[in-house]
Amino acid sequence: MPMEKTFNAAEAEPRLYAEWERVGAFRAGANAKPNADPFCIMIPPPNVTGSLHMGHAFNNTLQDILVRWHRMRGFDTLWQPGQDHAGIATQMVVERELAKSQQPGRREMGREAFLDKVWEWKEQSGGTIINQLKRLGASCDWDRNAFTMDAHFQQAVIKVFVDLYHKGLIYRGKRLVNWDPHFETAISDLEVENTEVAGHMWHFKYPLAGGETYEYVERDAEGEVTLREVRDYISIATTRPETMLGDGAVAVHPSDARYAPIVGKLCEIPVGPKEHRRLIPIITDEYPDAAFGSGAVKITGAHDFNDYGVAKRNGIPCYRLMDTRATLRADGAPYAEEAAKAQAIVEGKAFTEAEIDAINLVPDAYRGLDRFEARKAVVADITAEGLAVMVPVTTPDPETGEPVTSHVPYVENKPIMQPFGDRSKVVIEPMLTDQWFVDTAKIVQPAIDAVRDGRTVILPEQHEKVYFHWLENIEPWCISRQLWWGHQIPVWYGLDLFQTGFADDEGDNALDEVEIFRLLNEGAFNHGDPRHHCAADLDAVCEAFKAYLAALPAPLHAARVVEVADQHAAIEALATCLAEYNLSQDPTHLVYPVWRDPDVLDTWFSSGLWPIGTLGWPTDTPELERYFPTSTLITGFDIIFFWVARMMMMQLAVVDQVPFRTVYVHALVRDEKGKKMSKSLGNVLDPLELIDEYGADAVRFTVTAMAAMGRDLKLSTARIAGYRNFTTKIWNATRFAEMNGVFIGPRPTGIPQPRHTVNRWIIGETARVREAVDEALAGYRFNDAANALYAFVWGKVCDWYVEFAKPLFDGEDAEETRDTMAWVLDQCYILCHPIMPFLTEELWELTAPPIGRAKPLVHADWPTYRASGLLDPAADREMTWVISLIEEIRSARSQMHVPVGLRLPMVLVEADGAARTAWQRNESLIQRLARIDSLTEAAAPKGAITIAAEGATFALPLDGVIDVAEEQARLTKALEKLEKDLNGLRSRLDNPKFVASAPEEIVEENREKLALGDEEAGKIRTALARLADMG
RNA sequence: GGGCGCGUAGCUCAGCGGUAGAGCACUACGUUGACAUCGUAGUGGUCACAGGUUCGAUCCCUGUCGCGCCCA
Repeated sequence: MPMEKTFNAAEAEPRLYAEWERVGAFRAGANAKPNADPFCIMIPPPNVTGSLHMGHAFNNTLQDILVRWHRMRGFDTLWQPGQDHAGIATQMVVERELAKSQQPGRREMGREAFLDKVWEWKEQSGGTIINQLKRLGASCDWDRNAFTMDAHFQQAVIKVFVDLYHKGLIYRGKRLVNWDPHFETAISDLEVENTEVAGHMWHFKYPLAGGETYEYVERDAEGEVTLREVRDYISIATTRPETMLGDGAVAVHPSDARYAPIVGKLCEIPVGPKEHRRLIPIITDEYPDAAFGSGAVKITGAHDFNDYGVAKRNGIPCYRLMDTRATLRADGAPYAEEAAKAQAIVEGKAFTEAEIDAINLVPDAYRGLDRFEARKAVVADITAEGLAVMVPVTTPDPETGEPVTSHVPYVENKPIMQPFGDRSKVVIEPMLTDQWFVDTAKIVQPAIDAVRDGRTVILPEQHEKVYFHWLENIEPWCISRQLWWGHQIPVWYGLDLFQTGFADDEGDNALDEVEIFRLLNEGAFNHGDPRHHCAADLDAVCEAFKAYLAALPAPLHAARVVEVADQHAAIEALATCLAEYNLSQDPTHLVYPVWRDPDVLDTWFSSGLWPIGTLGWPTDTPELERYFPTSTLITGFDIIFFWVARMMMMQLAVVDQVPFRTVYVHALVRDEKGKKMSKSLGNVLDPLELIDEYGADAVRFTVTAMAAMGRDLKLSTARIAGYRNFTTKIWNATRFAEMNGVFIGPRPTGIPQPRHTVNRWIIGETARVREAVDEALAGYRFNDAANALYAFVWGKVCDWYVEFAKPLFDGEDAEETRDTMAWVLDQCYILCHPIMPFLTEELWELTAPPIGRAKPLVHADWPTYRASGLLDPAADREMTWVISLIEEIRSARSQMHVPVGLRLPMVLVEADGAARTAWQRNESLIQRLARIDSLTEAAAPKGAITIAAEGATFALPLDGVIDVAEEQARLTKALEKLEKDLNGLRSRLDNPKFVASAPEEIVEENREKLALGDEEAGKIRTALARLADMG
């Protein structure tokens, strides 16, 4: 049955993929040669909520190319797939689903029920991206598909946390973190997008305490006084007036002479009830920029990263103003009491961090306000009180038109950088909270060293700089998230009974009523910070707590450790059992309640363990042994920090080995105008739609051909359509071969050894492209591989070889030509397969010899032949001559407007031996392709077009047809161009310095070019002279 | 402000010491034994600008001007 006219991708792709899966073609080690070297790629795990976008399509195409290429070459290959549980994103998706279906929300249903819902959702929808990757043709070992929340993976993550904790590399602390008020969780600074937005800078007066005054002097650059006045205030500029409520100080630069007189004094925060105005000190610090604003900066340590630094350096308290939703706090005592506590601190009273955090300095009137509402209120109140800095503004009177000067609050409109959550899109609030951190400074060095000394190579090289820069300035990594979906932190807390001064007064190993009463009624144990222990599970943690309990007075020392929900439940449980004990005096019911840290780990903490975790660590599995460290990681530059750097740090910290040998960082896929694809811009190309329309192979080939290292892809459907045409081209070349009986009958094994130049030539060209492809892929120059194949298949095989073969099928070389063509097409399928797996596999099967193929193409042996072995220089030279002669004739004919269909006689004017041989051996194909019907040897006839070939001159007699002027113009133009080149060559060769200093082969090459050019120029001049005679 | 990168044909981009290439687009012609998702031929470039190094610079160095991205 003859082949269809085009490849039906939509029909073939699912069928072929299913067959690959059926035979286990992608399994780890499939098609491996004995004792093969391993080759392993870890997929960058897509979010379980994810669906395939162009970035994935690009990223996974490149991975698949490397994997298929290695598998065909007989490596022991593993492409490890999997998904990431994506804490925030998944929780968001499921919460949205619940809301949509009118189900109770997360908080209503509680943690356990909610997590069940998440798992339910995961089972239903979590496989989306897997199927989409299959449509792309990704040859992952799906039997090994991993998930960061798999039981095994969870164990690995928890083990790493516990290990790092016990090594002192993880700690808990109250730190300023990026707080997402929408999700009510901390996020890492990498999850914050800083965007410039229109903002305002307000200027307010902070009155000096006790009405004190000073002389404020401003000078210009020359030191001349420009302003001198007596002030009773210090002027402060701020973009966030609502944070004034939490100010702990005003800071000026130590060198700022303007404020030197008042450093060390107190000033008043000009907001809040007048009778309870707080006083804060004026301090010096290097942070304020004297040239910016007024030069004086208010310090709100709990709500600004720079201020936090100043506060820490100077012992300034950090007052938290907001709750988890970034509304102004409504907890605590009335403002008057709280302000008094803060005042006591200024006056030197010692407070603990927890006590400071408990102070709510939000004036009663502002409590519960949204932060942006609070800002308005603060500004309005200060302005009303006359403490805004005023500036004169002159405007024309609306009636008289006379200029009128009035004073208005000084508010600058200026762009400010504002942090937004990359998922929630709400303004991120720096917030002082208790979080867990990885002490990255302690584990960063091995990750830096590994890249410095080349154990891991990052390509393209420029990304190494980015990597080093980030690691060398590493910040502690906040790994706790106030979410439910994820790996819950393996830390349990228990009440610290000692801290309260609890004791067995009589030392009688029994709690008497007085002692229990103290615990219960004074609730003393409620005040201290809880104790905590870290361990893989509750049993292990109980052991740790038992050591603590042992030191407690009897009978509490033997209390049973039980797990409760939280601190509140713990207090209640302890109270209950003590009360019961008081009645029963039965110590066996005494319990020591502990509760687990409710937070989960940053998703990147778990994906940081992806390489070892998916291979079975901590169990010493054969896979871990075999495939780790992995070979290559292919990823986008946007997650070098998020993921690559963290995998490097964590693998080195946990197993002391680099996770991969090479990191290939690819660029971004943009739209055809170079814009980032985004839903809001509506310029997103959906890879699945593109696959539907053009086929997966076309999409894959397109992104591969555009994958120049370090350069973004500007993708357009026109480009994809172009490469879809390329798939059709291969298809039709095969169809041609099929129609000419190429695939009928037995085929010789091995590389054909034909006699005819054409066949010998194409084999040499095939060897060339095989080397080019291997070299390109080895260097991660995917675009070079794709372009080499495109040029070979279309430009060599289809444009020339197929055309040359046509006459040969009728002659004595028909059989070897069929054999050669079958072999050449096989090589096309094999070499193109990593990039275009579907089309090539289909053709591989369609063109199978009668006895069938030994293996499917996905496992076909990748060739190793070399140009040095297969290329016949004589054939190569000859075919180059033939091709350029045909092109010359075609070009001349076309320019002379010779009708395409007209067959012309040709005259051989002169020729050397090589040219004569070349002609004789290829006469039929030249005649056919150049539309020549005969060749006679004669002097150049009058009125003929001249064709100059290497070593020969031909003429096409066109008496009467040719336009002399046009032919003159054609030849003159050719001569001019040639002369320009020749002049360049001559002047270079005439330069003694060139001959002396340029490499020998370059000089020789130039001489040859000059000689050849001179010969051709001579022929053209002769032809022009003849034309002149005619005129 | 700091860092990284990019300015090459109308467009998208390769090339990165030996005097410029591809694809698309465009123009003309064309159904020749596979392919109109095609064929043949052609038009089109001071390789951003200015200096420098070199026998020779699109390529290396310095500066200028534009444009991106990342980090403050």
